[in-house]
Amino acid sequence: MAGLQRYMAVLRLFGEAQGTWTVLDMAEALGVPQSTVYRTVRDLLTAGLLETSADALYRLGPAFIEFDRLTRLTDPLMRAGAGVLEQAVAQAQLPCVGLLSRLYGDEVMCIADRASTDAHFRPSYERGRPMPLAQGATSKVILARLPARRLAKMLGAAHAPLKSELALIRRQGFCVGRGEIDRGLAGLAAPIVCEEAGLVASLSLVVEADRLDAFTQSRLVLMLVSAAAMIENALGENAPPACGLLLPEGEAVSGAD
Amino acid sequence: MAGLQRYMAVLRLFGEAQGTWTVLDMAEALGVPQSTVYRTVRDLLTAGLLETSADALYRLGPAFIEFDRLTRLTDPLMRAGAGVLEQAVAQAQLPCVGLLSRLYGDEVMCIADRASTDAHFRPSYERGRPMPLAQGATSKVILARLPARRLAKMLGAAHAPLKSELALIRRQGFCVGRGEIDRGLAGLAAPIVCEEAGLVASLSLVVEADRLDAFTQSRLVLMLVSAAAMIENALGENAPPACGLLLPEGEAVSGAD
DNA sequence: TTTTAAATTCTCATTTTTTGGGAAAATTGA
DNA sequence: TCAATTTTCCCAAAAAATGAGAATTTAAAA
Repeated sequence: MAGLQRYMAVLRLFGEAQGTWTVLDMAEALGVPQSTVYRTVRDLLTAGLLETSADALYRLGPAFIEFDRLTRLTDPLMRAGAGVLEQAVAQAQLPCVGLLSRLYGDEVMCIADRASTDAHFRPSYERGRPMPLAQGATSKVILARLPARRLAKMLGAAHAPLKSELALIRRQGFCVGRGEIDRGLAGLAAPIVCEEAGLVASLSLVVEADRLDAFTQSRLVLMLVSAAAMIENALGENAPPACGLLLPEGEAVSGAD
Repeated sequence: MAGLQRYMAVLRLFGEAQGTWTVLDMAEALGVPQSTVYRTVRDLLTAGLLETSADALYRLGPAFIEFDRLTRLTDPLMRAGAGVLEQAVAQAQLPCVGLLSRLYGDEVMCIADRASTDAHFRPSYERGRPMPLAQGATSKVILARLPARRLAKMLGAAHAPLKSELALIRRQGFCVGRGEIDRGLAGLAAPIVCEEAGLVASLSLVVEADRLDAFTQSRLVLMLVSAAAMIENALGENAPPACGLLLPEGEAVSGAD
């Protein structure tokens, strides 16, 4: 192993399952001699990507927090969508968590989440957590807008059974799922697509399933679809959105009923 | 340049001043041939540390968001301090922003911030933004608890004039500053030190300066000092704090008046 | 579509790093 | 203080990065 891979292989060890590692354990896990790992770790330390913990343990370093902030300031989806996300949560008028998510390799990752003050639950989707492609409204609504070729490559065998469902979602322009990810919760999602930025993402709302009657559902879907359209516009203009009101006149709300 | 440095040099170009770069500009800025930069960028792309933007531009990638989340889950200061931070902001009973900050190389970085719902201002300190060492209560309270040797090395010539001020802060056990960072705002900070974790940090509160009368100041300082002590305890036990109440009986609040 | 320019990858001999095994040094704990 | 652990250092062989330009791909314009 060489170059960046060597460093990433070490960093990827530090996950939810195990947040701190000794050099010995890293060497064993990677099948690489200790002296090599020591050198690699030393480089990562000076870069701030790792830092020393107690007892010869190491953990992820503060450089990630610094770069994460720059990401927040830089990412066009975040810039275009943060304000709309906040408004969407406010206008939902019920306990909910709003999410802004996007493709990340072969998974979907939430890049911004916002809970209403009265939301006493937390969905599995949260900022920075990669999630499976084929489950939940948040992900499916993204899949449904992906070029067929790319989709086939990503899903492989799992593609066939989803095909007709995704076609429907694409035609509808939104997706609602109940308990697909978290039992007792429901997700509502609308796609955000920006050709020129090569970006396929989604705006979604997670609510308690038993609060989601037919009327509420159609109200929220309408709002989401129009909010997503606002983000798309803002992305096109490459500037933060005006977004005074969330349901402006004459939006093209394709199939949102 | 070789190894990690080569990659970090590229990543460090992406800052607040310029969030997107072409390969040509990177090559020029680094004084390295294009073909080399292309290779480096390609590696960073596959790692998710960079991603392509429109028009042959590149920007920081989503891997940072992913690792940032792991940091949130892993970092002992964050784990021990997040709950207390939230409570401190709630108990302040006035518009404020609470901060949890720590040393990061030769700077101080906020690693968690929390604004009260009625706070309509934002301090310069924010999660992930490195700040100067020698300005503001948040930083000074950290400096004051640093070993003299380390301090001298970090500050160099700037050390002498600060010396007596830092000695006072150390004796007091807290620090209050007005308008040192942001005009019209005031910062109150208490140190968090954990020898065994080799950690020097601070818990601070930013409020509007004109709301900070003598009585409010001493109330907030008392609360902060005691909250910081709770975090220290939690760090020692290496577990999330119990923290039912914020001003428990019999805390050793050295010099907090 | 064809043309043109720009962006990106590729090639390859040379130079520079990395590698890994073990010794040495530094640090830590008892 | 001593012993165990952690970390750095050393060095020759092996592997990888470098850079200049050519070749290819992609995107935009005519």
